[in-house]
Amino acid sequence: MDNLDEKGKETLFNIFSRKESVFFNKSVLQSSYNPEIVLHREEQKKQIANILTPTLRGDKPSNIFIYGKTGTGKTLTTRYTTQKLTEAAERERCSLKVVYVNCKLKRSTDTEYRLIAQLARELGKDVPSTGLPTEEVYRVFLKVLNAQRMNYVFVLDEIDQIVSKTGDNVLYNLTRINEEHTQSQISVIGISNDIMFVDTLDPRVRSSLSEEEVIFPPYNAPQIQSILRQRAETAFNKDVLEQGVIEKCAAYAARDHGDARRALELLRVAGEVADRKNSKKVMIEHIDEAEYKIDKDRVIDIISTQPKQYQIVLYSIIYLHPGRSSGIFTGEVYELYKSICKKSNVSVLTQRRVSDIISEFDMLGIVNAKVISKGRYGRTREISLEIPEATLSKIKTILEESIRI
DNA sequence: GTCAATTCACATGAAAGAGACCACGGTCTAGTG
DNA sequence: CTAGACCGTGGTCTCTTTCATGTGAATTGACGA
Repeated sequence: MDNLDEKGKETLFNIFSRKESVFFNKSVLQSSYNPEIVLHREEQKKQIANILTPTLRGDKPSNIFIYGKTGTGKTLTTRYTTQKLTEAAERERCSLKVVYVNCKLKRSTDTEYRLIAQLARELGKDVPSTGLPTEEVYRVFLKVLNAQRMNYVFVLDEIDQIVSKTGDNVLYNLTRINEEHTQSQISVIGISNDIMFVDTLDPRVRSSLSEEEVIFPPYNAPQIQSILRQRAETAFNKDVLEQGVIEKCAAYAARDHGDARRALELLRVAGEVADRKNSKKVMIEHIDEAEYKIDKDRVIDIISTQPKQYQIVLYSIIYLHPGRSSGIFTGEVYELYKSICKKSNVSVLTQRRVSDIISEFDMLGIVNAKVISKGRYGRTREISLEIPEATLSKIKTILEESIRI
């Protein structure tokens, strides 16, 4: 996907693809990149640092709850601050360990069992990914915790994912470990992009989890601009960005809730587009193309990795779609879905399930499904496609290929 | 014409089953000394 | 005697099905003006 040009290491591939690239170091624009400096988050950095300083004296810091929309730098800032904290701890010779877990990554840590197993693993104790009673995993985890006296800080990114799937049991247990085991002390930093999330928690969990709260407001357009500039400096070669490119990227991102990640992605893809067109500069019109491409790639990616049942449901919707002004109803989709299943020899799911599948597509933003009441004629979902016309035919062929046989 | 009752076609929730996956402990087997 | 193969048990997890309950407005039909 990315032939990062490491200086002096020119594979055959690089020689071909490298000629006239606008990029100098593309990885800077990747979302996994950790910049040296985190811009525009001074306030939050200070807050978090202040809350965490007690650890350096060996005391237990308050639990922190962090929230803000996607791409507002929550993860980055937290990582940055905790990194500095561990460095400081090393200097001061106090025992502190920060463990970072993303609760959503690759579905590997989105249940109670898996989260605890993952935490135990991070602490150096290997735990099977399945097969043990949950209690056993807790036991192992506690044992590791108590192996040596230490202060632990657990950073749980996208914490709302776990709770929405499995309830707040884990958090309750985690926050209570301190009471039972005095050997080591733990504190939790929860990161969420759903602000309403705290309200859904059990009051006991809520009060102990959000002893302190840090809010990350969206970036505004000028802020995004300076972030882009900072990264663009190392990411691109000199003077390849046309006047206004950064401004436009920032404007796009600011339009939907100041998501810096999006802005960076947009800039990166725009660069790729420029490369592909053998353009020496990244022009403004490349951004439009990049935006379209990002959208299209996302949709195609989601759809082609979907299980067959889902694909048939979606195909039914697409099939019914043309020439509809009024939207499509669940019943129609289900009838068509049933007949397609029978024809291609796939087992037929119940309407209940198909209903859920449709609402999953809704959440993915592929269709728009609104529950409406047709009065005497019942209640149903009114479904319409959210896929742009231009992408539609491509998707249709992908689905057709995948469904037949 | 007005108003409450009715009714439809699903939505939405809860519970439970099926099947895949996995670790663990016990038993069996073959190889070794 | 021991290492490794094999098997049954008991656990989690995901995807489904089954059963039950909920729901919002068009329609209906009774009623009064």
